[in-house]
Amino acid sequence: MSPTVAAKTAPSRSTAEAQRAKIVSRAVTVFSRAGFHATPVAAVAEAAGVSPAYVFRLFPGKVGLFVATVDHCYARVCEALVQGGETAGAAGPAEILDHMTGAYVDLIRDRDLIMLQVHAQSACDVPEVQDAVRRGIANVVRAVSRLSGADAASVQRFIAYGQLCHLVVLADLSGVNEAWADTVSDGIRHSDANPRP
Amino acid sequence: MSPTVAAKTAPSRSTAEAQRAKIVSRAVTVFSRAGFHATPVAAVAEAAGVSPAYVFRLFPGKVGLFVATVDHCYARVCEALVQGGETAGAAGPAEILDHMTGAYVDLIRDRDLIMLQVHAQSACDVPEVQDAVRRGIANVVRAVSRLSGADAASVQRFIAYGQLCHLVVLADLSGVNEAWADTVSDGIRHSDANPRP
DNA sequence: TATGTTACTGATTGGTCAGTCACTTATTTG
DNA sequence: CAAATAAGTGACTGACCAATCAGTAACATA
Repeated sequence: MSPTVAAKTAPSRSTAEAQRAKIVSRAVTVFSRAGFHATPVAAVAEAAGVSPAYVFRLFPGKVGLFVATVDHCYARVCEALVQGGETAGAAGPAEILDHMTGAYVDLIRDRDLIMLQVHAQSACDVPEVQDAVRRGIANVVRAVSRLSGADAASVQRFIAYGQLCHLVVLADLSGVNEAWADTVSDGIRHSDANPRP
Repeated sequence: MSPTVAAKTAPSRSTAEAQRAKIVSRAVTVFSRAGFHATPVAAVAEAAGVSPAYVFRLFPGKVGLFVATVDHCYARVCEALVQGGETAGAAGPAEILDHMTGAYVDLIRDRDLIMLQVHAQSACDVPEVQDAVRRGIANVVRAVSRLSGADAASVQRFIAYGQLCHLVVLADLSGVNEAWADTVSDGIRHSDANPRP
């Protein structure tokens, strides 16, 4: 099962599963730049250090690759939220939600996960992508609801606040020094400790 | 004004301007389906009843067309919000904001304006599009702030709620009959009185 | 009637990209 | 070793699409 413990030989050659994981991981970053339709599969392949042909061998078409990427993205988001919620200890729903909100804002430091979610929503005209978005949101809502114990209205506000973060990041409002931009992005620190390669 | 009755009409509005307006109006619908990158200019041209070549003559490239479309979209959104705010009469900020929220939710009936905003955000890697989004949000925030007189935090919540509407529409959550979907889309009635052509 | 201007299009071009296929190379197994 | 299986790629193709250009048709003005 695990290639690391192959009874005797360390895998000098990577397994397909490991490559799939690496490609998906890189794909988060690559797709997050320009989204599904504007990103060629070749760009993902290059970032992962494999040939475009091999990406098509490992994934069922570009849509399949993107769906796997979106799934991975939401999984990482859920993970971050759960961790954030745990730092609240045994507190009330409001406090736990606050901690989760803080954890989500921290995610902005690495813009990729945020931007990819918007690109995924924008590509919802592709049925498989819509399914992936629904899956992802469902997991987030369920995790947040269960771990915080907050009521539906509070969870809805939490999600809305997350969507607001998306706008702030995509339009890069932290780079706008005007009153309206402050109104929109207040409390959403860009941290700006973001390496700009 | 109208080309049918030439008469003399000194500053007779050029037909090109009228065509531009018609194209932009149709473009809102066409671009709202699959977004900027996945929509060929020819699709917009066909919807407007002109040749693709003429669209390129009237607009400075595909990006220019899309920017004009996004501007038009935000203008219509602003208009709807102002009208919604006016129905509140001389009420307090909270009531005016509520009326505006209602007006925005009503916009969902015609999914185009909502979806186009998400597509525009997703295309923010194109600088001109990012500018258009910033312009649009700025106008919305300023209009809402001024007409409602609400404090910044309330306006921010209003914007966040709008972003939540985008998610509900794009992922078509009103078509999902599960608890998490109710949590997210509570209060955001799809009306479902939406003609499906 | 001649001349200019504006609206509008067909045909084309150069480029990009999703997806395929034949092929090479490495590893495992009998 | 031989056969089978898995990893991985270069080269190609067919389709699509943004943008251009050379031109036509209608109308205006003198």
